[in-house]
Parts: sequence; structure tokens; C-alpha cells
Amino acid sequence: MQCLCETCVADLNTGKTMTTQQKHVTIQHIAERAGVSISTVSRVFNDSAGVKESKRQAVMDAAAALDYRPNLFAQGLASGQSMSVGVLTQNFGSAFYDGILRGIIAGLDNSNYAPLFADGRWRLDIEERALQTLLDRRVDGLILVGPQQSADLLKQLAQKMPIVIISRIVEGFEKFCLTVDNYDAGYRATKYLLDRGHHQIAHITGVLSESRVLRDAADRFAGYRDALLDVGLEPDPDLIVEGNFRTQSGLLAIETLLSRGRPFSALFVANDQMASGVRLGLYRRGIRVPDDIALIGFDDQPHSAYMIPPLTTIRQPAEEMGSIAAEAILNQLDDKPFSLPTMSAELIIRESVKSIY
Amino acid sequence: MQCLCETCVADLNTGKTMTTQQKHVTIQHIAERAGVSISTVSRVFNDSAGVKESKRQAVMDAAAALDYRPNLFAQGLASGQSMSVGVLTQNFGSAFYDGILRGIIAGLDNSNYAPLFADGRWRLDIEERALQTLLDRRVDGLILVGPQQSADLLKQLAQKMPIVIISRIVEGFEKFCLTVDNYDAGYRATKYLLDRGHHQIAHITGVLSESRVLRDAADRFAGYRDALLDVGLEPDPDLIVEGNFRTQSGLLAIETLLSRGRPFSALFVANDQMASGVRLGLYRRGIRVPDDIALIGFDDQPHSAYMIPPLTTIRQPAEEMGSIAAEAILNQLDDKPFSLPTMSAELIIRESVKSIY
DNA sequence: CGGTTGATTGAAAACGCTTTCTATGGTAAT
DNA sequence: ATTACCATAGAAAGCGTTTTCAATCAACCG
Repeated sequence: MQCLCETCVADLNTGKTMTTQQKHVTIQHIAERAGVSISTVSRVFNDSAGVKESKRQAVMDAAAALDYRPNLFAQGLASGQSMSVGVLTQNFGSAFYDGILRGIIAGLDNSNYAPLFADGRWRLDIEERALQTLLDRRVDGLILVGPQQSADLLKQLAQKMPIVIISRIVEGFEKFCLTVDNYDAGYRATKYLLDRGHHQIAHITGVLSESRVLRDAADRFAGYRDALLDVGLEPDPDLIVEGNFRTQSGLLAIETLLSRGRPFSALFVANDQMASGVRLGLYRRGIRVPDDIALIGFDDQPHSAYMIPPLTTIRQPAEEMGSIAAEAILNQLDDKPFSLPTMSAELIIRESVKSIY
Repeated sequence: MQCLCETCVADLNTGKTMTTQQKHVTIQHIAERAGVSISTVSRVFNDSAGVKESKRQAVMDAAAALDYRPNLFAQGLASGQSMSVGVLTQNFGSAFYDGILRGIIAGLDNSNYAPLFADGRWRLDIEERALQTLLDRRVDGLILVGPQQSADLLKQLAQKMPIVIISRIVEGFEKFCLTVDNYDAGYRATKYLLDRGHHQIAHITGVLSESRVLRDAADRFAGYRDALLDVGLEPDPDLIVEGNFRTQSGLLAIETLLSRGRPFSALFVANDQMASGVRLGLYRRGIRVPDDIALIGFDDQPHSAYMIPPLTTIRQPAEEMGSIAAEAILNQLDDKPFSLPTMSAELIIRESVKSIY
């Protein structure tokens, strides 16, 4: 890979060997070797204008021979584009986010854009910095998953670049939001229990508090409530406990639920993680699932299929959402129309719910 | 935030308003506003040379007033540095990786470097592209978690920039590798079972095949074998099954193990995911844990504490490894000495192992 | 008091690419 | 054969920083 064109030799002589020459082949080197100007080289790579086939080929050959890789910094500086889209999540480690990322990677796969990942770890300050990192890198588009930023900031961002917001609805901004219909999913989960003959159905919710920007917990809860109402059942406050989506809180919640002494035969838990905690709590008390209590979760985490017993749950189409988001960003980038559907979740029937009649 | 210095007004008049002026404040604008040259502004931000306090302050004020953010592309181009370190994992979604990422984020937190994440999804081709993305962005350092690249390539990379490799040992390159002592961990897991009175201990390994660059499975297995040997027990091939680290393979493995008909009272599984599969297999057969079979896993995934029963397992100090890796990179970047210890894993005792005497 | 020295500062040259703007040649039209 | 027009290329001007080089100024030395 030792090039001996003028430029390279000049580099060698000036002692730049170990830096420029060895380290980075530039458009200069290619131009020299192919016997054309750098403008032409640039044109070839961007096919931004007609270049005679012979030169084109020469450039391609030179580039291949020298293993040329454009300097993104230079490109970005000159063109004002970074050819990357920023992806901000809250927790790389969760199955739902992981699925989304997978979808995004796939969706961006044969575009010229590369994803740039950052993670907020559910902490506003970290999220802010992560976002800043992305912005500093001048991403051309942004996919935000469950962002906790203010609606104003989000709208402001949208002014400057294509954006897609997953798992959160920002008022007056629905066009850019991609969500799952949590209400419907909650409704259906509850309905499923009702249909199996259960009438006393408890619910452990996610984080509900007012200030919360993310409405998933509230929507699932509303679905639960309405499903009950629709069959003439009054939701019983004693059968409802607020959790915080974490495993531990499921354990706690089932304790308080049980301690209230109100009987129930089925339990709808707002996510699988908490369901996992619930399951342990039940096990500790010697309460069997599904014989004594039917259990239904939400999310279909990978290990839910391996719970004892395998958990009936609601699956969000994470991967599909990721690729839809990617596609939408790409379209926005191309000034093409796009639309983000409200996704619907799927009931995954396994073994944690038994019918009683 | 409307600036009326010469530069900005000029921008306004030339109609650059909606792009340059609104979009990006440059060092130019600051210089103008603070009444100094751009060189001085640059010096202030990098405190690369003495600048009189009065000017320094003026620059800072101007920067604050205009909400200046340096253009990383320009900085990168000019300085040859990107002030970022690339982090390549195999699967954002796994708890182990997630812990590492958390550690890295924390470790880089008060440095000037920002992490840039990419994920190989356990597929060599994707990993290659992800790495390329990182390289193209001219990261100043690289943290690779369980990379599958050839040793040659890794060494080559190390020539060019600081590097830390987690979870893989590259021969003759140990200085840059940060690993957990899997052999010791495997040994201790087995020893624990032995100490509880178990003599017929089965083992489900991870991916073992020769070509495999990652040795974790083989090391855990070797630890298992030697622990047995050390108490005078001959490892029984009929009690050993090779899995592939995935949940499903745990289920399969326990089936074949059981079908061989050789009795065993305890089972060491090379990771928690497979243990999860095993658990389900056992449940299906009505075999109780820990009463009929003692179970011990590896990794301490978050949900392992909530398995039925809670799983005794080995915890790798993921988060700590992440921050150690970050620190090592930072030190290399500063030309300071660094060293990567071999981490040792911790036995987490829960309820899936019962003593038999 | 002229010349040094050191601390500050500005001018200008990179950095590697994109993108006008111009120039060149050839081809089609008159 | 002229003129007009295209297609193709090169020159050169940025893009927003850093960094080298040179210049200015004041305090300091003998």
C-alpha cells in the first residue's frame, strides 16, 4: 500500500510519513494518482456531475488501491452534513430499546446514513448531555426514544432537523411521534382476562404521577379501567396499586395488594419486569400461577417466555418500530412524505392465565 | 439571543440569517463581539497560551451570551482529534454489556471525551461496519467488548490509537485486555456445589468450538473440570452438553442431558440465559429446583434474582470493568501508565442450590 | 537609555473536502 | 464556416477550527 505519487513522495520527504501519509490517504493523493484534479475526485464520489468514464474509473481504481476513506470531518465541515442520525434511548439494556435499536440499524442499513447512539439512562441530566453529544456531532436527524425533554425543546429541535419521537406523544406534534396504542393494549389484556371468566382483576400500574411526560402507564391503566366498565364492572381501588416499572416494585406491589385482603383471581401488570417481581412474591407466599392467580404482563421481554410458567403478555413491535422510525427519518431527509402509524400491540398467549368458569 | 456585532449583521444582510447566523454561532462571531481575534478566542477555549484576564473574560461572556458551541468537525479537522472514544459491543441489550456501558459512561464523565457507541449484534459483518463507522468518525480511542475481529487487525488498530479490549484475550497483547477470570469463576461455582455435598454435577457449556476467539466458555468449562479433578472426581462426558449461550439452547441442553439417563443432583450452566431455559425444561418435567436438582448460573442478569427460585449465580463486575476500561483509555490518551487487572467474579448465593449430605 | 526578554496578540496557513465559477473542447445549429 | 451551447474539468473560495509565525508592547538588564 505504499503509494509513490508526487504527493505521497513529497509527504515522505517532509517527514510526514508517520502521520499524514501512513495514517490518512486524502483526496489529494487520489487525484495525483489518477491524474485528475481533486474536484473531479470529489465529483466521482458524490456523482454530483458528469465525469468521463475513463477518469471515473481511474479515480475508482486509485481509491481502491490506496484504500481511501473520506475524512468525515472535512466532509461535514464543507457540506454541512454529517451523514449520521442520532439515536437517543433511555436504557440500552432493556429489551424494548434493544429491539428498537436493532430495527433502526436495519432500517438505516442501505442508506448512506450511519446511526449514532447515545443513552440517557432514565436520568434527565445524562439524557441532556447525551443529546448534546449528538447535536455537537451535527447529526442530520434525530430519533428519540422516550425522551424526557420538554415539549418546547423537542419542537425547537424539529425546526432544525428531521426528527422522530418514539414512545411519547408530544401534543400538537403527533406527526412526528411513533407510539404503540397502550390504551388499546391495556384494554385487550383486561378483556382477555374477562373473557376467561375472571371478574376480580387487579392491576399494578407503571409510573402514573401527573408530571410524568410519558403516558404509557396511564394509558394502559385507562384501558384496564374501561374494559372493566364496558362489561359493567366497577374498578375497585383496592385492587389497584401503583408501581414504578421496576422488578422490585412488582414484588412490593403484590405484597401490598395481598395485604389488603381483597380477593382477586387475575392480575394485569403494566410490564413484564414488574410481573417478574410479582411472580416471585407469589412464589414466596405459595400462591400458584395460573391456578390460584392468573398473570398477564406487558412487553414480552425475552425471558418472559421462560418464566415459570411462561408469561402471557403483550408484545410491542419494537424492531418494526425501529425500522419505521429509520424510514421516516430517511424520508424527511429526502423531503419525501412520511407518516408514523400508531402501532398496535399483540397479545402473546402463554401459560400464566387459566380460564375459570 | 440576537447578536448585532458586525459579523452577525453582515450575515443578516447577506441573507445568511436562517442558516449560519441562526443556526451556528462561530468563533468569528465571538471574536467580533469580544473585540479580539479569533486566535485569541481559540486560545481561551483551549487555554493553550496566556491570555490577559480581561480579554479572557470578554471572550467567555460573548460565548455565554451567544450560546456558542464549537463545531466539532472544524475542531477535528484542524486538530486531528475527535475528543471521542468509540465503544463497540456485541449486543446493547444484554445485561453484561449494559453494565459495561454504564461504567464507561461514568468513567468518561468528567473527562473531555465523549463515548460513541456502536453495536455488532454478534455478527461479524455488522461488527465490521460498526467499527468502520467509529473509525470514520476518527475516534481517539477504542473500547471493544468481545470483538470477533482477527488478532492482527486488533493489533494494527492498537498501533494507531489507545485501545482496550474487554472480555477477550488476544495473545501477546494481554496488556490491553480486560477480562474476568472465567476459569477461577467456573472452578468456584463447581466447588460451591461440591461443598454442598453434590458429586454428580452436570455442566452445560457455552460455545466451545475451536475457531472461537472468545474463550469464556472454554475457561468456565476448564474450571469446572479441574474443580472436579481436584477432589478426585472424573468429569463424566455424559454430564456435559455444549450450548450456545442462548436461552433456547438451555432448554434443548437439559432435554438431551435428561435423556441420557445419567443421574445428577446439580447443574452448573455457563450463563444465566441458558439457566433460564434449563429452568423451564425442568419445570415442564416436574423436576423441582433446588430439591431435585441444584442449579447455578453465570452472569447474574437482572432477572436472575427473580427466577423461581432466585438463582445462585456468578456475577461479573460489569460496571466496574467499564469504568476501569474508560480510565485506561484516558490514561493512554494522556500517555500515562495504566494497567488492566484480571477481574474476579463473585458468587451470588440465592436459593437454587440446596445442600445434600 | 538601547537592547533583551517574555508575555500577549493578530495574521495567515493549514486541515480535507464540497461547491461555485471559469475555462476548455467539441458538437449542433445557422 | 461561425456562433451558440453542452459536457467535462480545473482553480479557487470557502467551511470553522487550530497552530505556527511574526509582531507589538512593556518591563528589565547592564
